[in-house]
Amino acid sequence: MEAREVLENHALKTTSCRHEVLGLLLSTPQALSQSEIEKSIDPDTDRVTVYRTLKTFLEKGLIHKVLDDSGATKYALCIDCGVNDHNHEHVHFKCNECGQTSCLDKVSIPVINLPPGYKITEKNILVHGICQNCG
Amino acid sequence: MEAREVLENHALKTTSCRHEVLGLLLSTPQALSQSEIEKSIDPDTDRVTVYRTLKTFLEKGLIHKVLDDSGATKYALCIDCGVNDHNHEHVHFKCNECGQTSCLDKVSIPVINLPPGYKITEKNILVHGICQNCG
DNA sequence: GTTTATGCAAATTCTTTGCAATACT
DNA sequence: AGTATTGCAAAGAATTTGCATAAAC
Repeated sequence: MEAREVLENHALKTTSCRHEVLGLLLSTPQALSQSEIEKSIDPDTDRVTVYRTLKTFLEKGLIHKVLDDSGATKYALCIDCGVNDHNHEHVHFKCNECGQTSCLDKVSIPVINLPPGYKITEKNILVHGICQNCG
Repeated sequence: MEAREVLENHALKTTSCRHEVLGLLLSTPQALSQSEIEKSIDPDTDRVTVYRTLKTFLEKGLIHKVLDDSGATKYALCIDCGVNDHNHEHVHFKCNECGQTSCLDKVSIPVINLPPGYKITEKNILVHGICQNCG
């Protein structure tokens, strides 16, 4: 999938910042923080524009937030999400060695039984450990 | 359990800020953000001191971070944690209505099967939905 | 009496906002 | 051409650091 194509599908104008950020996320298997993104794109790009780009992508459902144990926010592509049909219920894995966070789309989300009176709308699972590369 | 007692157990001097913050966490069933903590203690307390207090509590294992969907960090007491024996593997629940985050200590952590090559050291589960009070 | 924590000031860093200029379709 | 996005400047928060004073044990 090309960045330009994804942008068109979401009715977003193709600008260089959007193209670069989206292209980066498309080609990176891990979730990236804003600062990591900034380091990997044209250094002349305004930091504010990156903020707004990520915000737009979140709103339009192109990407989702991935939480880090430290509280840092990273971003990753929504793979299976339609515009109004979000599905972020996959497991996120953070490696203690290399620090990289990835979405394990193929790992099924377990059933969680809460006490009576609770209603679940979303489950967010972050697993820590050692990844395949570092193990 | 008294705040003073907990501080002594962890070899921490009893200062008013520590006493207040810890007392607040002891008496609150929900996880609290730094700003929520600041609003509930003596308003003369320096914000920097609260930062340092929370940092110390984290390092000494009195409290742990609880992540929010939005990426905000909250703090909650470590119930079952020894100094070198941490156990944060409980489910965290955030209510979409009241916004409160609580630790569901009694909900068992499900087994998660990762692909070969991954080693798990910790599981962090955040569930969103409607809590008992709001449901 | 020593050691440690606090309070203040200030430096950094992060994030948001307003507005004119620019780029996109 | 018309609308949306960018870049810049600057405001506003959040967080960290250094150091002298004050408090705890």
